Amino acid sequence: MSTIKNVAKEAGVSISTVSLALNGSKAVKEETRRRVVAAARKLSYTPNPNARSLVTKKNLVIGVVRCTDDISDSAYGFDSTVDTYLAEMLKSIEQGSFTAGYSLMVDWSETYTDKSELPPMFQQGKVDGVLMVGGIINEKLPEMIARSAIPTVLVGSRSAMLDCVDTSYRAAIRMAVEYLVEMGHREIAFINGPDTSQTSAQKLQGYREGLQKAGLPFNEALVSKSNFSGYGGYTAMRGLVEKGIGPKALIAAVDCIALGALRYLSERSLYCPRDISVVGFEDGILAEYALPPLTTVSAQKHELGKRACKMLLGRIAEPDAPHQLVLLEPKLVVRESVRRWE
Amino acid sequence: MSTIKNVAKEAGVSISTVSLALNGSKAVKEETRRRVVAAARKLSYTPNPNARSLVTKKNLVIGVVRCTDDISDSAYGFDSTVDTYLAEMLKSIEQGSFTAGYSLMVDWSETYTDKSELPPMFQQGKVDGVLMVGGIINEKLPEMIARSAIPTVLVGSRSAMLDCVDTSYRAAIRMAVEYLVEMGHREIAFINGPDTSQTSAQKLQGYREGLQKAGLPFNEALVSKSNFSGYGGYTAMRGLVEKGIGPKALIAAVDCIALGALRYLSERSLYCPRDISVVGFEDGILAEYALPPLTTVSAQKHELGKRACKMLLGRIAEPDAPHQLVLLEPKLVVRESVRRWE
DNA sequence: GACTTTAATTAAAACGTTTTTATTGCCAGG
DNA sequence: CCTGGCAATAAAAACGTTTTAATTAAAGTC
Repeated sequence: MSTIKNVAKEAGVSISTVSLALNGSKAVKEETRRRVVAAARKLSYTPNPNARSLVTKKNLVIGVVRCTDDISDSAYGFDSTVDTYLAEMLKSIEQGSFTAGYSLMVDWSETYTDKSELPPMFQQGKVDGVLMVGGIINEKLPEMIARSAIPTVLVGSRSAMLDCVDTSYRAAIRMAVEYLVEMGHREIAFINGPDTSQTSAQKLQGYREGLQKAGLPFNEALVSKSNFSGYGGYTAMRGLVEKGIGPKALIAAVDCIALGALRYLSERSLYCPRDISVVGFEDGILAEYALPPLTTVSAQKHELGKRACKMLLGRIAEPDAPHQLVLLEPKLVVRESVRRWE
Repeated sequence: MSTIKNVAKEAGVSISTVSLALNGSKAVKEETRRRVVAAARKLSYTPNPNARSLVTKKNLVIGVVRCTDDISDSAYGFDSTVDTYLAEMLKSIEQGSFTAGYSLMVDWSETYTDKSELPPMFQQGKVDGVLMVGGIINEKLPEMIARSAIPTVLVGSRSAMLDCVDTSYRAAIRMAVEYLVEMGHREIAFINGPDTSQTSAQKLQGYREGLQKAGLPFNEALVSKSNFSGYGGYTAMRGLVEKGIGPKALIAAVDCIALGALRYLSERSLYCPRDISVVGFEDGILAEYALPPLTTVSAQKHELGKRACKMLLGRIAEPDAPHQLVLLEPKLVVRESVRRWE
């Protein structure tokens, strides 16, 4: 690896001049800059990022850490918590950070199950800020993060102590209800997420609001809950039909739950959309590839990632600005899993 | 941020002693070590990774860069190249690197479309090695990588100049044929990937071998090709039936192609497995959540990631060892998309 | 008791940058 | 012919570690 010293020698100037020239200081004569650039290119010189960071105190790296509500790994096969959530968001995050000159460091492992500590990302000092994506499990986490003074934005969950970008879960489920009502449905079941998730209460509220707005009664028996997996949806649906409920319309807190429910129904020879209409939430790859393609409310992951990135960059630049909460309006994506009901 | 100097003062020793103590040198007395550790903890000291890396010349970071064969982003909705491939592998990669004390830096962006240069990851000097996952598009890339002298392993493609970990595509498709034959099928269509992918030729060979072994003729008309997307599978299938081919069994080069094909068939009221049996390849989330659950040959992504990680760590430790190619045996995962044919 | 070993600690150099301050040479103004 | 001022460059300090070499203190050895 060639260093700045080599370049200096090659160009016949001092190392300070090299640094100045390469970093675009206008104090260096145009002609010497050209010489320096030529020398640098000839030696294929890249500044050592560690040395640079050491003095500038900037890493030009942002961290992404994933936290999920439940980490089910029991081998049902159909039980694997679908982590396309982060995967799909990552691209837009990366886009944003890349164009700002930042690299991405990711911690997807959830290996830091020791909840009393901050995730390693916060401690290693390798990143200038972190994007925390997913449901916050640990109550005390936001406070710990805030105290750590590391610029952080929460994506997909909320806390008053930090910057947050999130979708409105309430609006999402309300929209699902409205759509089904509009399509003529009057009996709408709802499989919610687990109580442990921040989102579930909001979704339930959205469900109620939707019903209310349509003048429909809230029927406790129509709502069930599940963890965020296909298997969860499968058993929840089973629970529903075993209770004697055979709804013609279903809303699922998340796409994979919807798919699990459909799986159970298909085993009883009930098919979508012939026998049941379903709308999910999230709009990931699963909804797109499902058969029938799943009508769902989009969590706007792409936008979420984009905004989060921008927000984090903003906070890094201005560490003391007041915290913000950005709530994205979800969007209905009509595909083929809902049919008009007469 | 507290530095080693602060710790030294707090513990009443020199900074060298602090460093030695914290890094477990046996030259320091047990009692002083305890004092140092206590001081470090009190000040919640974490060594500055940049300073450290500057002298040790180790970043303790490995990079993951994703390269895909085609980057179709036209908005068919069903066309988005499904990148669960990396997503699913990433977890095991991370597991491996984390336990070895390495962090992960990822470049998923494919923003470096300038093929004449190495991806930024190689140039920035922030990583100790890189995992290159996916199909290599650029012929000259392996050579450039080799010349860069940055420890690298190719995951999911092959080159004689580098370490590689891959699945045997040939064996995979052969297994698919064998399984279908075993289930009584004699007319087996095959939708292959695009010619631009290294894998396609191997898969085709596997297909031929399977047929041959079963004493079945190779019928050109039964094979089609597609890019790696649902939409690709959809149109390929359409092409097949428009040619008058109505196969009872289908092998797809990749799961999302299979799903696309099924989508087309369902539009013609042909259902799986009633009217057609299909087996895919890859075994990702899509296969698991499909309806019916897709019988597929697993690319062993988890194992792939694990081995790749281990291999890279090995190469970092021993840069001059001879290159290796590890070929993983794929595994048939029987679900519900194939039925016995009489 | 002088001398060598050994154990524990410290001093100092090095890593490769950026950045602030100092130096040089040159030119204009008086 | 000096003197300020300016433009361009260079010197030097600083960033926070690790690591090698040097120092000191204690303990053996004969």
